[in-house]
Amino acid sequence: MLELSFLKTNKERAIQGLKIRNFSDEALQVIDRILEADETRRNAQVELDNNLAESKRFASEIGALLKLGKAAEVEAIKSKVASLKEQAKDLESVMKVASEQVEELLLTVPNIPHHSVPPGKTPDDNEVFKPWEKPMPTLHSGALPHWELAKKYNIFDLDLGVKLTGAGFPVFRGKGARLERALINFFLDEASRAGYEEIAPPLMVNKDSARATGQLPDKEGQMYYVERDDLYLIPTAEVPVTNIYRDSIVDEKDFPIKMTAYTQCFRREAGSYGAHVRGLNRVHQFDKVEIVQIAHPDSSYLQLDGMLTHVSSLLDKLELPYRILRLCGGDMGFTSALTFDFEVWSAAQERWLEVSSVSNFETYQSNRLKVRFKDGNKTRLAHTLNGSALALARIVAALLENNQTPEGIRLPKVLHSYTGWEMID
RNA sequence: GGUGAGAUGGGUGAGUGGCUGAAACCAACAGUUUGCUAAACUGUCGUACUGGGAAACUGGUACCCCGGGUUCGAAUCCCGGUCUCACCGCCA
Repeated sequence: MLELSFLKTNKERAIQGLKIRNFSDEALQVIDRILEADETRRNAQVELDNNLAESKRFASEIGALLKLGKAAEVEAIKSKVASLKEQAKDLESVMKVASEQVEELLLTVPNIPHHSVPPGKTPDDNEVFKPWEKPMPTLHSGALPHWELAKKYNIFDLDLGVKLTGAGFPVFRGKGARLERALINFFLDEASRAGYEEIAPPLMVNKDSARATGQLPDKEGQMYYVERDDLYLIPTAEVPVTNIYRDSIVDEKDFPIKMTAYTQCFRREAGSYGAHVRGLNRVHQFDKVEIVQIAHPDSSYLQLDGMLTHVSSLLDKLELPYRILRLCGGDMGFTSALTFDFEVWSAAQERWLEVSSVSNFETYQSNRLKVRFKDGNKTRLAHTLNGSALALARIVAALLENNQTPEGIRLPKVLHSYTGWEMID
């Protein structure tokens, strides 16, 4: 959620930013409506505060009079208070309606893009920030997509998942399961080495947490919900990990706070099936190692660079061809100010697969989370950032496809000590 | 799941209707003293919204787990909920 104070003082910048997100002139009117509702709220609050202050004065006057035994004078004051209370009730409801309206409207406004975000409407308009400049892998004839390789080498089984659970729940087995575990350990080790504290969070969260990181209300349909206990299965570790610092004022000396977590992620992903989502390309349950940072506003973009470097180094070590995209205004997530996507080349499918999305949310998330720090005697919102490092399913898909040979699948050197073997055959 | 106790500021903990946004102590921060550290002393020391002010600062309101209620007045009384602790039951 945007800071109201930002809209008040930087209305022009907000409008320019929303234009990058392809807001029409009509849609932009939401800004004025927010400011109007806020003014109504403030006026009501000032009046209400004065009203309450007066009631309080009368109340203590009554106390003093009773002590002096002047009960007769009390009754007159009581009736004054009663009429104040009547007015207060009205003011309270005006204020409540207005502040709900502000909140409601504010929730419909996405984050203001960073000035480097390119204009554009679709993924085709994304900027290739760092292309892949080395040669692409070439496959032998008869190379297979990963879902065929999975069958051939018994790596994972989606049909079995259907039997146990339903579509989109892969069952990894044998060397596939081991590869999964190897990647998790590799990613966590690398993140620890880069200074991220390892967290093992709950896989279910309550409404407060889901709201604070922005999954509620707009992405409710994406999450699995356990009605009986009023809990949501996490769609990403970002939710529990970022919420660790919800409602807190952190010491400026602790910036940047860097955390990493491996979790399974659960996504309902309603309504998208077809050729592009075969195999592991899109599943309801997948493994992911996430990196999260809470940073000082002055250095959050420096930290974002650091996260890009970290993710790049993972892909370098895995010897996978990848490129980095700077997302355009139309493709960027609702809550993000700047997002870089990492895409890995999937040689058999001959397409780029998104394996990581690294974003700076600036204060958009922390405004909900209330993660703050002291800047002199002012309390300010911190910046939050996160990124995948990395999402496993698609990495597995690319590793399988790109490294297949007639003899079997050769894994990159860096994984050998984690798997205990070099080939899937 | 059952029974009992409890929830107050960063921590411990006082407070059972007005003088309490909240004692005291500890921690933290700033200063004085000291050759340095420590000790001692002095001061500061919650959050949100909001009025005034360029700012330093200052006025108001709300918040003592959450939501209702009683009352002129609630941290304090009443109702509902959540959570924590202890014991029992069950259990990886």
